[in-house]
Amino acid sequence: MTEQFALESVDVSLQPMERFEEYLQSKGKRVTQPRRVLVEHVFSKHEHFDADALIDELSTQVKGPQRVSRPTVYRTLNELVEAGLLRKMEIGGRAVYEHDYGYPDHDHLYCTQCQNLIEFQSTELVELRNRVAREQNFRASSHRFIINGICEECQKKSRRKKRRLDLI
Amino acid sequence: MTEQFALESVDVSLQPMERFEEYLQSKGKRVTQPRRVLVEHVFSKHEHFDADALIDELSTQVKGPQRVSRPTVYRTLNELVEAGLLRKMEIGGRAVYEHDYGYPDHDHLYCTQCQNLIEFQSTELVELRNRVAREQNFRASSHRFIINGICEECQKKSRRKKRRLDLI
DNA sequence: TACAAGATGTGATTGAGTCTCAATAGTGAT
DNA sequence: ATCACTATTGAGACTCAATCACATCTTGTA
Repeated sequence: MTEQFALESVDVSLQPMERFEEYLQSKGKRVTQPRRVLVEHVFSKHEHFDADALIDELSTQVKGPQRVSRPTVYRTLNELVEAGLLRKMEIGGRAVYEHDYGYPDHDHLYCTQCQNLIEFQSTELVELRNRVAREQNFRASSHRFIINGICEECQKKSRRKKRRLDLI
Repeated sequence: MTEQFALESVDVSLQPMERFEEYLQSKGKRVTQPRRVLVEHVFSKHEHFDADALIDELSTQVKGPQRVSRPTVYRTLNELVEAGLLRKMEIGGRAVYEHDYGYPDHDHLYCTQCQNLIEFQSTELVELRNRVAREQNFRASSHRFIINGICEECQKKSRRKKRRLDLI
């Protein structure tokens, strides 16, 4: 699952793992080898990913000290979400994760054809959200806005395909 | 799962089942007893529901001709979404359905405490969506906007609880 | 009314995610 | 550096939603 790097990243004083260590300490949890491996792996590239991909990369394919078991992958992902390092969203009934720490708030366009996620930012959306919440006396803590459709690439592809068919 | 009836319903010329029959015919599918039972049941009350509730009501608890098996519940729900009679959304990793036919487009506030869905409409949101899509040369077909937080009721409840605790 | 194709139900199966529990490994104190 | 305490891990069993396969039953049609 690739994506467009449309957004600037945000300056942060701590590396993700350092940030995670702070979180772990504040919760009386331990800094372990599997947690380190997973965090380094996840933050080594900026992509949307699902638990399954991680399990493949860290559990199925790997042997030795770099290996992380399936339950631990799930457990650690939850902790990372809890710690604010990752954001979790449900797309097509499947959990997808992305970097949250060191990355600005944003929403997504989801191409139902190639399944790519395109990011965008809109301050207007946040204002709209706050206004709606206020009107309903609702205390908003977060939101999820996903626009479904067909991305530019896939539109071009299907136009090309259509043209080829017209020639037959 | 209850909800607030904040929105007016839209006038439609056909009953849901009639509308579904049209769809079935257009696809060369058949109007069967289980499909009729399920549609009548689903449109007899205006609520958000999940497949599990339906299976309980139509498969687990019922015997005789009104019974609809689990696979058929799932199959028919998909057809109803396909036919535009129901809308499907994923909340907390679980599929939730609501009436689409005869009901205006809207979005939701989701209370993470009582898990109620509150509906609201915003033309502004639709404009925003179209604008974002246009900027990215994206052909938008639908969207999902969910604001997570705590509803008015639950805020009151936790204030009461907090006050009681203060007295101890 | 009979027949071919579509639909249904039973029971098995998949797949994501979680749980249990014995073994292991951080952590803070000595 | 070592110890004791306790959180964490991994293997494998398990749960739950959803789907599949297929023998049997229904529907629309000739």
